[in-house]
Amino acid sequence: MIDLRLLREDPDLIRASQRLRGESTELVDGLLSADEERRAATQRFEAVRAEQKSIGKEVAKASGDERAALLARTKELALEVKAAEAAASEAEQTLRKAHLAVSNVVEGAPPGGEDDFVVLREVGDIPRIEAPKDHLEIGEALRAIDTERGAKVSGSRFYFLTGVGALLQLGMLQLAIQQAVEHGFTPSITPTLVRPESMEGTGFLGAHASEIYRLEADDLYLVGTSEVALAAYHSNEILDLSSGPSRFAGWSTCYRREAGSHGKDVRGILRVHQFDKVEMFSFCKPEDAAEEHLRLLAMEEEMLAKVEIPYRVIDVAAGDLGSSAVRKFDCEAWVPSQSRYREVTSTSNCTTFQARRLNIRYRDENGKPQTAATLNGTLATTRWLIPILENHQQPDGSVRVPKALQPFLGGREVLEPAK
RNA sequence: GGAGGAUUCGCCUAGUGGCCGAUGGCGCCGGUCUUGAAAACCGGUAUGGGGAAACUCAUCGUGGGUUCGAAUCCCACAUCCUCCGCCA
Repeated sequence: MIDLRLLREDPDLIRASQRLRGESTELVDGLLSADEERRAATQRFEAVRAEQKSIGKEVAKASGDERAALLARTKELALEVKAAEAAASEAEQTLRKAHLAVSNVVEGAPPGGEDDFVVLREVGDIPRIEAPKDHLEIGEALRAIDTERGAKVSGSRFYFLTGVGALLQLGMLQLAIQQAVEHGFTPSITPTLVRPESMEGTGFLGAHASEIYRLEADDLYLVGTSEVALAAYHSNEILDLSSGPSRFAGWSTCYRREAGSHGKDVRGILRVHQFDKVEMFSFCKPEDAAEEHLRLLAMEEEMLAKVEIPYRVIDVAAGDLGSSAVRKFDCEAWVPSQSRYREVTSTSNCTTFQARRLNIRYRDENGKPQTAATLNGTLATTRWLIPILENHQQPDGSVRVPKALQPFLGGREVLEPAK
């Protein structure tokens, strides 16, 4: 939810942002009038309520005829109060709906849609590989990835990681956690089933509702990322941010329905229903958010360097941002079998948008509670196995293990195909 | 799955229909005293909405209800604790 004060002071700023995103500016006008109506309705309610209270006090003291007269008046008032309260709470709900409909105010993202991203830099050399095998072919030869049995057991877009595949993933995630700890992040293992409020608060029940698994019998949702649990972790709290941002690295399994992506990226483990991820999450003061965003991006690049894969960093265009984000940087790793870059990390600055919904605050210099800013970013996920296997493949079918991962594979420098 | 108990302002706690936004202690902040500190004493210390302000309204786990009036009575739900059962 955006800051209503900002909306009142500078509605054109919000309209401009909506335009940049390719979203409706009418939503802004709807929100403005809902805001006004709510304040008016609240005031009407408060006026009658105040009268009711003060007369109520007189009733307590009065007696005889005077008391009877007062009681008659209060009886009427009780009805008025009830009606005014109902009107106020309805106005409140209307406002909330309108409030939820407006996306966060874009900050620095390039204009345009999905294809209008700006490449900030390309890092690392693209390997020259004759007729590169794709990750599934390599993974099957190594007995590392088994999608056939994944489909047999659970359906399409499921897989088993076995042997060196399992070790690679565990090593990579462990490496991510180690790095996060070195940088002062609190390592966390988070719930993967959350209540509707948590899902709603992080904004995932909006446009992405169909992406999410829901357990109807228990009214719980399976998270698509540990961001959900990490964001909701501090909901309805006032944090102490006086000594800097509060940083977490959450390790969890993630679940996505991938509804509407039938026939897209069906091979291998690029797009799957279940994967593991280490996600960074920061709570900070709004004025520090842009700097924190760059820090998360730097963390991602540090990890990509450790697994020695070439990548580029893109500044995602306004039209392709999630509704919570004011800016988003993706790192895309080179995938030799596709001769193109594919997204492996994404870091978003949500400023106060998410925290306002979740009611996460901090105390400013004057001790006054203010809404905090939240940011998130990927530190490692199952998908990384794709560029790791493909970029480090060798003509004989073996795969070189990046130095940083070798300790997790019993010191092996090369993974050999199974006979 | 069954039975009981609990939920009040950072923590503990008082409060069974109007004088209660709510007692007291701890903690924290400021002051007096002190060379400094501690102790003692004095004062201040929830959040949100509206308002330039005075101020006002809401909030006692959440949502409903009873009542002129609810922290207090009734109902539902959530969470935590204890016991029994079941599973590991």
